[in-house]
Amino acid sequence: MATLSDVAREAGVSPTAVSRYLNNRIELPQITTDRIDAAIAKLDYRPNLLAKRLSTGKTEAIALVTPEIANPFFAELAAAIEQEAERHGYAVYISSTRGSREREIAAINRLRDQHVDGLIMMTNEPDDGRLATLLRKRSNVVILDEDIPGVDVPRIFVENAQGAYLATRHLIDAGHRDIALVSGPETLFSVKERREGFARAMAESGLPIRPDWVLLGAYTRAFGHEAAQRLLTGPDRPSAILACSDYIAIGILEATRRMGLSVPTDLSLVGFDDMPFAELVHPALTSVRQPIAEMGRQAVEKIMAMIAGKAPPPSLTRLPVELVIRHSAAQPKG
Amino acid sequence: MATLSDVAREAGVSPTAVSRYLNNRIELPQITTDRIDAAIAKLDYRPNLLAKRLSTGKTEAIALVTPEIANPFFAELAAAIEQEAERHGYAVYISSTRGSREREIAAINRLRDQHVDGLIMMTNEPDDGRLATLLRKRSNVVILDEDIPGVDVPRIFVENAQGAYLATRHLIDAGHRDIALVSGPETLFSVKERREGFARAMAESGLPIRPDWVLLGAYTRAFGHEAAQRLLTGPDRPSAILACSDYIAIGILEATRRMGLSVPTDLSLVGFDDMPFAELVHPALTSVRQPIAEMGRQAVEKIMAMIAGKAPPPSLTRLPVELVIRHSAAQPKG
DNA sequence: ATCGCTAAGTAAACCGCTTTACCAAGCGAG
DNA sequence: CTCGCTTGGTAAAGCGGTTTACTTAGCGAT
Repeated sequence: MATLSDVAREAGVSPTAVSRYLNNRIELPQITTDRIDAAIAKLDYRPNLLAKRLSTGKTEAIALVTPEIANPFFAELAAAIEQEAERHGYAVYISSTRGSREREIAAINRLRDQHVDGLIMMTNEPDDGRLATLLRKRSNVVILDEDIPGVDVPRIFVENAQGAYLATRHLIDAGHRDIALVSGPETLFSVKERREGFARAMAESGLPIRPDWVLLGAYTRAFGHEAAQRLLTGPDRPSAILACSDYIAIGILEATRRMGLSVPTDLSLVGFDDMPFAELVHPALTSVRQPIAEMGRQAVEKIMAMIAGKAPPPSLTRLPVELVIRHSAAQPKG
Repeated sequence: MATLSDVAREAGVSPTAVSRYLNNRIELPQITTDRIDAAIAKLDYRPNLLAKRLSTGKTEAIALVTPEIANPFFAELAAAIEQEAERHGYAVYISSTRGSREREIAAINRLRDQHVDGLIMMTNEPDDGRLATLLRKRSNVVILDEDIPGVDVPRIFVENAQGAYLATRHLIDAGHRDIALVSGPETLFSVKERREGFARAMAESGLPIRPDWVLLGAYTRAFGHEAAQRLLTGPDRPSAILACSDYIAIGILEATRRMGLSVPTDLSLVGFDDMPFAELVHPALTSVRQPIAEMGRQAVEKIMAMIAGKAPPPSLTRLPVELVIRHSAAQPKG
């Protein structure tokens, strides 16, 4: 492979001149640039990025730490981030931590050694402080989707409370009064926020919230299944459930099917996230859609601004959500 | 950050000694290694990978080119690859090409400049020769899932024909004789193979294949929808369809719903890929499962062997598939 | 007493690019 | 005529490792 020096020799100038020319750090007369261009073309010169990186300390790569790349939500987010980063000429290192704190920590440490220029951090487990400590030492970090408290960096979240509010209102407007909430781990940021939105909608309509109808556990299908069993056995049961994740909603759907109940006739159900499968299940799931592509876009934009040195004030961006109405919610029976 | 020289000075030895010690290229008495270890600990030394890479020309990173990371099939594959690569201490650069040949080419070229040590290539469009030409120039390449003819590298595919055969047999065994095939683009490798498996099963049972019941188009929901409309209007229609992708199957499912037909009562349906949503739709989709994790594992294993210099003979690995029986196929009516 | 060998290192070049100085020629102004 | 500025460059020192080729001390054998 031809090097910068080869090009310089061929063009009859110094390597410095070629380097500076290629990086727009010098103005040269056209006669010289023509010679350099010709040399580059002739030798099929490609800059050695490895050398460039060592020399500049920049890698033109960002890292993405995600809980689970096989989860369609995070996969779509990763796709959006990859796409936006590519536009800026940046490569993306993706680490899938599979929900393990150890792997999250290992990933962040590895990324330090890889000298990536920025880090987009996602987690779905409440932090015990270890992530925060680690992230505080790194620069050019953006926290996405779920909070990690105690780190002074830009964050990008969706309007969790508003989403839950819209979903709950949708149920109330359909005539429901006995509404249960099934959500993720209690200490998780998004869980708290969605719960608040739920509470606000209920309060606004003067509806009571029954503590035994608020089930917090995990954003998983299994928990949805379990929660449905707990909520729907016995005569005294809700006529509608707000599931704060489509995975939970699917679990509930399965359980109802097994129990011989029909959605939405016997039970109305609204999910959250609008996963790709939400419209594929039967009945198609009414769900709160998050602007995934926009989240990815803004995360990359923030990172790029930080890399460029325009450190944005540690900001909090809220992206709007939208209720996608399908067929899993209807009027209550009777 | 402390450098190798800092460590050497602190330990009272030369940088060479430290470098060789850390890379196991020298045997030193314990008294010396203790001093070096102490210096490393004291200075919290971490090797600068950028420098190491320039020096050695190796990056300890592999690249993954995938058609669409937001597609659960490829996302799962990416997750498996990432996991296995991490075990070997390798990072993974993921490029999502969104089905564009231009982006595939750009990704491969970018990766050359990134000096990645290996490349796992996936595509879902038949190659016009451009990919092959480009890939022939690169080393340590593995082709995964879908063929790119004319490149002399290890390939890893699943038993496409066997999968289609199993699925078709399943339908025949249930009593079907009027079976249609809906699949992807005609020239695609997997499409050909699955078609062969279908043909073999039909021939074995002495069943004719009606050319107008073999619809080749795209592995997409839209094409499934379109194909169902073509196949199911009019009185003379198949009692079962083999859809060579779950996306196609979903499209067919939608179309039948819209047409007032019921699966599996009026139409039996078998999909291919066993996507995560296959068991979520109603009726749950009988589908051919591919060993995604194993595909990823083997791809990384092959790459690692090539990087280590044990160039394996350009080989063809076939991984077995499995029919997952759910509820979308039953006996024909009447 | 010396030869040869091993153990325990080291000096210096190199990977390919960037960047900080620095310089020389030409030219217009005073 | 010469001072200072602009234009068009250059030499050389990094960046932080790896690697090749070499050295030196010590020791056992002859």
